[in-house]
Amino acid sequence: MDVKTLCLGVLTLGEASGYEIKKQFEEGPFSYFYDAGYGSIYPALGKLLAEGLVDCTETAQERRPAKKVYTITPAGEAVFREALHQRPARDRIRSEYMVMFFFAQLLDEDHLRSVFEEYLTQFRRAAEHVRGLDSTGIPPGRLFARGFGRAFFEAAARYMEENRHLLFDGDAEDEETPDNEPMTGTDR
Amino acid sequence: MDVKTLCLGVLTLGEASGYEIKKQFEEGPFSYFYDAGYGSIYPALGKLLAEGLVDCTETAQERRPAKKVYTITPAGEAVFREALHQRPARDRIRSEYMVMFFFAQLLDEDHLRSVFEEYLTQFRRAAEHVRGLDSTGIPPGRLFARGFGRAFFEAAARYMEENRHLLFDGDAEDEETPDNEPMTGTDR
DNA sequence: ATAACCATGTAAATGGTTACATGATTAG
DNA sequence: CTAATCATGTAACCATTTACATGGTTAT
Repeated sequence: MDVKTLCLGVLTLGEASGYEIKKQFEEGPFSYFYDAGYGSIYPALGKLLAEGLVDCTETAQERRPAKKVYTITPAGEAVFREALHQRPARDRIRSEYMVMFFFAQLLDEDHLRSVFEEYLTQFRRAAEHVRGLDSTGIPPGRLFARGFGRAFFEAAARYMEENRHLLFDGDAEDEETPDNEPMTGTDR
Repeated sequence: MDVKTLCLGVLTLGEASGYEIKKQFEEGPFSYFYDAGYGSIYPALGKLLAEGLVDCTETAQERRPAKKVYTITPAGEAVFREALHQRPARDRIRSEYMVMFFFAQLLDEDHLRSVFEEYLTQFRRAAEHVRGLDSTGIPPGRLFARGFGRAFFEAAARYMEENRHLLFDGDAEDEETPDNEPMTGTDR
């Protein structure tokens, strides 16, 4: 699924500018499972416009570039619906953080430690962010996706907290369960 | 982090052919956080060889293409170590499955159901696979990464089992907790 | 017999990132 | 006064995917 199709999806939720679409990918509801930058969004919108799958209303603004608000057309909706009915490709994950943990033995302890803390903080913040969201009036599919994100962020943060001893022998946290198997957080 | 660097990483674990490296990405320890196909692995190995970062021993085999076994050189190890000390890029996730759940309302129930079952089965199988692995003699970094994978697969499967009612109103599973907020599996 | 697995590789096409280019406004 | 945010876009570059090309072996 390319950025073009994803933009179409974002636009089914309501009109938006390229700038606003980017925000939905980086902070909004899509941030849990997709991302895209300006360099792919703007050209995608251009192509969608040329194909008649979106409309564009240019709002002139003083001392700013004209704001271009895009709306999906019925043709665009049909194309998006069709795309949704393809068989999904398998998930693609690329985590350089995990590569670093995997090869922990080759890293300076300082570097490992800062990478670890940064990653854990990311998950904590993301979990907290989702927890703070209001669920009223959100369609169930979106709630499901959001909850999945939350479950992942919480499981990740919890796993990291409980298994940091695998990477840092020094800090023997106050552990109730001094196992030698990594814990999963679900089987206690 | 490109496939070239990742191949170097795989080779720090021991010699391997392109074919074997691919398997490590799709079934082996790297499958939780990276993937790569032949089309990127073979050219990557070619470049690494040209740069002197790996050596290659060609073993002629009867009625088969010669098997090329690659070994990392000291220069290759140094390059990989340096790459590990860069700041990691943020995780990149692309899940078409989640896109489909997010837009569940636009899908045929049949399609949604088959996509859902397929995804859940993937997580169950992956979790079971990790559970079956032997941990003896595995360096802690790898155990940490493996455990993270397991925690994720289990949290994902659990979340899907407990929140399927959000996508399929009909099947009200035997729920002990008839909440209206999606559950995360950690807060009961 | 059929599918899956072993085994390597190339070329074209796709798609996305990064850097460049520009510049006002607002909040700290 | 500095950083962040608003706001759009292009072009060169890079990496990866997909399709093609080949063919024997092993398990069902």
